[in-house]
Amino acid sequence: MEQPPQNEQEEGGGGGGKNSSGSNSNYLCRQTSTRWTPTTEQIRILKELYYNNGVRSPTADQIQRISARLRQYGKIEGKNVFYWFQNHKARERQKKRFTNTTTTVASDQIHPNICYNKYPIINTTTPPGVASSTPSSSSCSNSSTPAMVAVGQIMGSYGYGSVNMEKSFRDCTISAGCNGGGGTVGHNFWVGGGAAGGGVNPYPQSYPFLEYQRRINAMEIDDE
Amino acid sequence: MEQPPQNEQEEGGGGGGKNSSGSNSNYLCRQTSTRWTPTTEQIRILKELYYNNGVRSPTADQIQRISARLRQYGKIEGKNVFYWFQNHKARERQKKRFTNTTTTVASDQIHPNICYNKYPIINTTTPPGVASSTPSSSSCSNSSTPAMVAVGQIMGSYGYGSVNMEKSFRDCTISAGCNGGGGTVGHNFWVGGGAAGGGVNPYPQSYPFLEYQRRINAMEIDDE
DNA sequence: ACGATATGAATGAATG
DNA sequence: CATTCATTCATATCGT
Repeated sequence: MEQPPQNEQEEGGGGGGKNSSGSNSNYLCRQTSTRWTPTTEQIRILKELYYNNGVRSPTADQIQRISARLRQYGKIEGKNVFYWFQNHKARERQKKRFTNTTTTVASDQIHPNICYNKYPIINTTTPPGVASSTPSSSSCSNSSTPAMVAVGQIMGSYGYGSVNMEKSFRDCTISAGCNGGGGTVGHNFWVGGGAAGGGVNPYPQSYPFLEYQRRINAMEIDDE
Repeated sequence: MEQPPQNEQEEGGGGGGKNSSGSNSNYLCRQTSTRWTPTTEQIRILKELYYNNGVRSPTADQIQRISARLRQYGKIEGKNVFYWFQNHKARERQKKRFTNTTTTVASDQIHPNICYNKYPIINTTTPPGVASSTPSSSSCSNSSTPAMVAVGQIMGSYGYGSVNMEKSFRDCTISAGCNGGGGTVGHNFWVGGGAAGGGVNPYPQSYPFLEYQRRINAMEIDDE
């Protein structure tokens, strides 16, 4: 999996000053350690939320709380949390695509997503005091998988270390040209740009914005 | 996507020089960019419109003109302009959401008060046309900058600047301070994260947050 | 030191 | 307008 982040940066209650961030002791006026370097505690919590609770895309409200909570362990901002979830989700998905690619095709979904849900939040006979409201995110449907990973504290021991993982692999091929009037590749309203090769716009309009586009236009804007 | 991802972008009439897209450096054999990579000039103009003129959601005809104008500096389509404004606006608001939503519902909409200042990031000198060797500047590979573009032209010529000036005339005081010819055009949303180095807990906290992860799902209703 | 990988950050493009 | 996905850039970190 990812390499276990072993060094602790500023953490502990109340956080600390600037993160030392290792790198170079001396930080010039350059980019003061630009990016956020999560502490192990922060990561642990984030992962718990992600895997244990199925939090995938926390709402703004949740992000605030999460970041507020995590701030105890080090400097953190809302955007960090936001990005973390975004990235984590994206990468997980990305990796997964490579692991079981090539197949797909007919069978829609062979394996359910890895969704480590120790407790199916959404169910479980409604624990006392908590209304079983459906989580807003709920990207993972699975719920009663016995093969749960003992996340929780254990995970904190070695950071992360579960789930399978593939090396990042980029393909330089693909680019199945979807052009020239083949199948519908989706919606491409904005075709008329002109600069591009295809100058035909099959769709008169499909977007609120385009409704206006067809009008006015008093002076012809030179196009390409 | 649709249009043939030509690597070369046609010049729109002698205005600017070769548009060496900011991102450049096709990391890989990525000949199919598919997505619009705004040039520094384009970004600059867009920001100019956004901040200095309060353009937030340009109308279709405006979009057409803007894109037509920007085409001088590189390939661009109407949708790019449209999306740009949409995104820029959305992210600006999003940033605000993450930093203070505090369900307390009080005064959060009053003064956006955008404060573009984060770390002592460089950006001080802003020599004309010279990128200040900032490690993070990625959009500045232009060695032969065309020249200072007369941004004002756009509005003056077409005179749509005042049209929607009325619309949003709130926080357009700041001038984005985009350096004139390159360098980081990035804007720092997400600023007021607070706790940066302070280690103070700005929020009264005590949410039913991590105590029981599942709680987070009930936050919606449960709230604080 | 480098190169590879992991991952934070940014943003274009879409969708609801 | 809000949210989300995908792709890419930038950089911290680790391995050799």
